[in-house]
Amino acid sequence: MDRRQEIMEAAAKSFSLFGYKATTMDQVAKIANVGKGTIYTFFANKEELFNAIVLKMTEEMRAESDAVAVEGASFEQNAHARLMQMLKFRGTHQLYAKLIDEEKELRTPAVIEVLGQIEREIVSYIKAKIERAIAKGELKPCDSELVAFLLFKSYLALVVDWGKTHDEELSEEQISGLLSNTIFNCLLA
Amino acid sequence: MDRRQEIMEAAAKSFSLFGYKATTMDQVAKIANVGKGTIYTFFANKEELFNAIVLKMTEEMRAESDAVAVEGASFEQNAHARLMQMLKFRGTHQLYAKLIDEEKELRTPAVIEVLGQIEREIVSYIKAKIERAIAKGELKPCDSELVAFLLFKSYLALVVDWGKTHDEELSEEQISGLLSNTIFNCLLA
DNA sequence: TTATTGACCGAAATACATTTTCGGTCACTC
DNA sequence: GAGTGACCGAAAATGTATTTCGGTCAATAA
Repeated sequence: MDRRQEIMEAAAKSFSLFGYKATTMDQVAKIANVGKGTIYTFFANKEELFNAIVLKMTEEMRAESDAVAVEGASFEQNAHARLMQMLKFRGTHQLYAKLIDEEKELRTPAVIEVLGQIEREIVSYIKAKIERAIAKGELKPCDSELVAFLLFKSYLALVVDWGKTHDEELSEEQISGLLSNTIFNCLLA
Repeated sequence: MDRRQEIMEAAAKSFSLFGYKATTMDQVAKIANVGKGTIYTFFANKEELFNAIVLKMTEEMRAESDAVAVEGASFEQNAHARLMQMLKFRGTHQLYAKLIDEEKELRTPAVIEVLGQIEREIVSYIKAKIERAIAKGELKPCDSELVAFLLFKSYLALVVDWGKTHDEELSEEQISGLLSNTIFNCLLA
């Protein structure tokens, strides 16, 4: 069987279960049933192995985000569905959740770096969607970078931060209702 | 001279210079030229002394925020001026800046608690302003708590977070322009 | 020859023991 | 009776011994 594949699976399992710092290369080798040295024939070091696993995860996330978008639906509907999907993924996906926890608790630099990278990619992804919608004449022209940033941060605040200062989480209806009435409505052409 | 006053000033100076954790009661006593025991005749413990200093700071912040609001100006103008003022205060005021740094670096529980409290107060302050504007018919009815939260988080993201992922800070014009076209515009009655 | 391995290395983390610091008290002083 | 600072115990800091872990590479197997 493909050595590289086995190592990837072992690493994904270990990172998901124990996080980046608490995962040892010996551990990964043991789960993958390979000698430790073998890992280093495929990945230069622990961090590159980690990046490969995270890259695979972001591809999954993007696929799930694409899956909830409906061909022909409005920008608002698709943007909302996509962002909610990605934020759900954030809390549901074992590895993502573990990394967020590790960032908060341990401050592991490699984890901080990788999570920041993901956020930047999401914003840039939204930005592209906005530009497409402007080109199609669905949205009026605007600073797509700024609007993408604002949209993402708004969703993050409503989905993630709200619960920290309030007893119950916001429902998806509350969120879509609020943003539909405020930001989205004003973006329309 | 007023002992209590001297202690407050000494504590404010020390907290501003060294933060909460690195400020010792001996230090405060020395700066205030009183015996350590004297502090405890006015304040039950270090945390209460700290809370008193922070309360004074928030009163200053509120005063500065009120000072930039113009009687008779639009909700948008005043809300923008107030929020920008408070966020400027956040970075400019020595004690506030020091506490934010301490929260990030040391995670001192008393500091986390106090900064969270301040944010909650700001949101509740904005909420009251929104309700007043609704009562006056300037804004259309909305969930004031939600909108206050969204407004505050948006400003925070644009003023504070933007710089972390981009080379240059946003100008005040960019921020007011963006939010005027999006959130504010949709709130109008 | 080429792919794989695990004993081995040094740096970094951890655990442990010792010392110092610091919030808070209270017997004493003025 | 208001004010003080030596004193207390818990907690933090410091120093040191030990262990852990990422990465290497000579030996081995295929």
